[in-house]
Amino acid sequence: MQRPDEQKRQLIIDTAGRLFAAQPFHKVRLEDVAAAAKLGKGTLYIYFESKEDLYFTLIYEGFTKLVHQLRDQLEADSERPVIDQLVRIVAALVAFGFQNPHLFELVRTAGTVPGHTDARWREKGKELQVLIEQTIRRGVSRDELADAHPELTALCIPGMVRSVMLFGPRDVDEQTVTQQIVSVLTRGIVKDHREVR
Amino acid sequence: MQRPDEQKRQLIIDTAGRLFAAQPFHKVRLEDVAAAAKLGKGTLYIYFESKEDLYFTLIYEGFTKLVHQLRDQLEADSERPVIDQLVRIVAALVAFGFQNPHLFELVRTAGTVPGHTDARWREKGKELQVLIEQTIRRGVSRDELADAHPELTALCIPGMVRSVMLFGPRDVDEQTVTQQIVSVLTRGIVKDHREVR
Amino acid sequence: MQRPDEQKRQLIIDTAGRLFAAQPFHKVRLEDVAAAAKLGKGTLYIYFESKEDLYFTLIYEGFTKLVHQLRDQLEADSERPVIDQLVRIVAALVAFGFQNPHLFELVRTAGTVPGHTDARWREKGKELQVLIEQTIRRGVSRDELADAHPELTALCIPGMVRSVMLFGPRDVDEQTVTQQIVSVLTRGIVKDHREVR
Amino acid sequence: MQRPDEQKRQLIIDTAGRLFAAQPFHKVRLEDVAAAAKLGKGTLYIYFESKEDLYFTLIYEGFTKLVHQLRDQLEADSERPVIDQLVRIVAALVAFGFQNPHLFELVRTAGTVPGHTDARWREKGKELQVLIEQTIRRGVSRDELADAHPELTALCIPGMVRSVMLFGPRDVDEQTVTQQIVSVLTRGIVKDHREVR
DNA sequence: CATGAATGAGGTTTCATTCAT
DNA sequence: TATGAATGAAACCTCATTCAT
Repeated sequence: MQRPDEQKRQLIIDTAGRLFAAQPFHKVRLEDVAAAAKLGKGTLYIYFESKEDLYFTLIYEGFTKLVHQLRDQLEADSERPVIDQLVRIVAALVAFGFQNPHLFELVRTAGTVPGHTDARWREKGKELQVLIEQTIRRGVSRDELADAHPELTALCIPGMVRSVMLFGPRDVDEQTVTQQIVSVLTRGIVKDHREVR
Repeated sequence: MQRPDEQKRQLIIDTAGRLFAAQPFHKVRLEDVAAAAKLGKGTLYIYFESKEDLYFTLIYEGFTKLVHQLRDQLEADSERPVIDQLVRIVAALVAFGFQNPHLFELVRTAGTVPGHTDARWREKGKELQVLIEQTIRRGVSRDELADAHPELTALCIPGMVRSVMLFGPRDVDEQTVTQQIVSVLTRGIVKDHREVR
Repeated sequence: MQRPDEQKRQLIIDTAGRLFAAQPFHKVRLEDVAAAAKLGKGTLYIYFESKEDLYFTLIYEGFTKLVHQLRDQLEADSERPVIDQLVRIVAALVAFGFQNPHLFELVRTAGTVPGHTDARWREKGKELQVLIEQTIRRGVSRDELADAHPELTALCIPGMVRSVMLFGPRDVDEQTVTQQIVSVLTRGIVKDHREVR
Repeated sequence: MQRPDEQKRQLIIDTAGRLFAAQPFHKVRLEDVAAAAKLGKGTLYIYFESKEDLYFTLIYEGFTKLVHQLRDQLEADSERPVIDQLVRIVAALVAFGFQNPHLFELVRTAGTVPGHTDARWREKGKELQVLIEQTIRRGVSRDELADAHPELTALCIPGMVRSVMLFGPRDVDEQTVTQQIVSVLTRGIVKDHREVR
């Protein structure tokens, strides 16, 4: 209760995350965030410069965590077949979505944040994309994958996860989602590939 | 639909669409919309009940147009191979994205709309999903496709389109995007399918 | 009640002037100004950019009026003895003080006003000073006055008026004040001038 | 007067004086005062009851010092010609202004101070006025001066000093200012006094 | 005594909405 | 129908003050 407290910072971020996910930005009142965190309104401003800064940080740090998790896993699996790595990626994205259901809501809602001006956060998104893209390229060079546009596929993957997380049935389980996306991603949905043009 | 001046109504919707796509909801001031449309602020209230109503209508009508386009095409193609229909779907989604770049930004930004309360527009989203899902199921029953969870795949498709549209390189062309997504969707990216578990 | 109204602008300025004179800047709430002018809070922001803008404008326009009044009178009197012109100056300053008792309170309270940034308003003060200074110099060149530092005397005159206005007895009349200041200014208070070193 | 640490108290007063002179009351944050004095915010509250108390004390003590200085000098000079005493007064005021450039800014900026309610400090201002007034009256009764309204002249003198201090050229020296004001005060600026009505 | 994190009342400002013209 | 001046509720944010350490 005396030194600026990392724990309190997290408390604010988590609380805000919950509220921002439930309502759009402009409907969330900082007063409510403070109340939900059982803190004074002013306290928020000790840890964050503004409502937008809080919002931005929230998303940014969530994203950073995701990218880190992913990178760690990929490094651990670097020797295994690329397909296994793809499974890992999808599984990680899905797991992250299940653990941080808010973040998928928030991502891309953002807008211009004066201070850190968008840049840093787009950058983080790029990192994720590149991570996936490189994995695919590695697969291609190892002759395990065939992909004419890995940079586009790299975008498709989180897109699929996001859609399913946000709009999918409430009761799907993590495994089903992962398997289905991996399935589409790896072999597609056409039954007999000779028929594909 | 028979408003005093249908043309003016469209002008407002288009103008608002541009502004809402460029900035998050709470940063767009009705005053700016009015100015950009060269209308008086009050005029907006002749055509729309409130800011949220304008916003909602904007997305809703955009979505409706998309679903209509799609439905028409699918009906026309109903006799052709399902794979062709999938191509159509993806192409239509991508084309729509290129024509209404705003709408993909907007979808899901919304949140609770007091008046007509989300319902109508979620409903429209559902329609799209169902349209795709049924196409897939038809493919499965015709033995052209194999898909354990068509309802999830139906979500994945717009998800892929959205991601590529929003985050993809500025200069990709419509055809490349369509082909790539179709490619992933149909055959996946694994080279030798015998290796897939 | 429909076009931005010069009359309403004046109403706001006058009302604000009354309140700002009665209390220091930070104790005057815009809400009170609005209420006193029987206007909505927001209306103030149609006519002024901010509280400080209102405050600044208030002083600036008051000062401008003073300088104009003075300039006009001096031009009309340009042929008369300079001493008469000095009387005019003092009389005008005193009259202004009696008519706008607030302004003397306000002048110099200001501070940095972001928009018009002080500059314009210091400039106006300078104009007043120069006006007086030139009158004195004219008197010197006509051999009517003797003054080693007209630029300092030019500052002394408003200084005297201000002090008397602000701290003098509540019941002094305009004429007495004017005469006394003119008297000090012209002949000083030493009885027998041969005794002055 | 016997505070825990008289030195620290002075440090606060001096620091605050600097800041309050540079900006209007409401723009000076106690946080800044504390930082500038290299003290904790809380410490200020050990020595002063409130922001207004600090502000008030600042002006009050400054003024008290001035009045004391003046009174001492006048007592020492009581036998000398009144004109010399006037010179002393002006010189003391000017010297004070050069030493405490802030205070002239502050005087009259104040406003209502809830606690000790203005009274004590207006009182101090009155003391100064009376001190000067009595000197003039003494001069009149000794037949050295002629002044119809010593109480007004007593106000004029600090008024002149203030104006010149605040608005005069940055590079005037103490002596020039003193001489000029004394000059105006004693013999006025009219060259040939027979022309004065 | 000294500190600075915490607080929350209260101020400025914004902006959706109204309504007289 | 069209307008945009007027409104005032409501939100963000500040900062004097408190108090646990």
